[in-house]
Amino acid sequence: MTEKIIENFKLSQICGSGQCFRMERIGEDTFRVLAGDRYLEARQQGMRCTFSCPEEEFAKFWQNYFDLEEDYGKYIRQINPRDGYLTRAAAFGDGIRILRQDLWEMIVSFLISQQNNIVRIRRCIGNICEKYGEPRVNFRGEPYWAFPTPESLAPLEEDELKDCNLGYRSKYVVRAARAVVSGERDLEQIKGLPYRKAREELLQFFGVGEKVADCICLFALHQLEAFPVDTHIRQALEAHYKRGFPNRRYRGSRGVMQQYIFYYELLGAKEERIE
DNA sequence: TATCAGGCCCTAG
DNA sequence: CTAGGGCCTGAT
Repeated sequence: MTEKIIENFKLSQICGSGQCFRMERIGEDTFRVLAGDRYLEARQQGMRCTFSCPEEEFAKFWQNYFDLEEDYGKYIRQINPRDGYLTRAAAFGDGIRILRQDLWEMIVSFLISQQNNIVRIRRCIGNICEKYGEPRVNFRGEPYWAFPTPESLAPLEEDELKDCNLGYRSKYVVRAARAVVSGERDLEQIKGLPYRKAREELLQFFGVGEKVADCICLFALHQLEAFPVDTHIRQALEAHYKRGFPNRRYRGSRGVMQQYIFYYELLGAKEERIE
């Protein structure tokens, strides 16, 4: 176990951003993050964040996972200063990063996310991890569970994940697992595709529509051109971009802007309306 | 009791 | 191609 200090990084901003459903606040200023089969704890003090994780795992995994090498200032500086809304949203969400998460984990997570709320999504994912994921032990000696592999879910009945509270999404997840295990869909190949092609491939999964495909492109494949439009984003676009979002200007970084808008709508804009 | 939530699928017109 | 019903479950 080692401690690693990261300056100018706010985990709390990412925790509420809806990218990762296995990150949670466990104390006043402490967080737990699960990714794949890994476990991290972190303490946030102002703009300084201290990671606790096994030695070497930081450089080998978490640094990339949180996209720490990237300077997000370049995205913020791209923003049109006359666009007051986006400027405010980005200021509010300053510190957000687009995580580089596992492809299989994102496919399952966003299949589960549809027509669903965050609290229940987290519970569903916790359930399938506990039931079908490998048991592990963290550096404190406490148990946790890895994310279930396609192989572990493929043998299930289509309805079996209803026991984990997935509801009608159960068959989406089971069929996705089968498609991967059978070789019908190739995750490694998808990782190498450009945005449009990857999106097309993902749409072939039963239960993956455009919104879910774009979430997967953004949060697993780091395709920053992906711009997931859900009901929140749609409302924000209608309210602030009646002539359409300036796609031209933000080509190649629309996903980052999407996250600023999403997070601002979820947590920031409300506070403003109260004033 | 009815509605709908961070959709998607399928069928009818 | 577009509209609309159905789908699990839980919160309001």
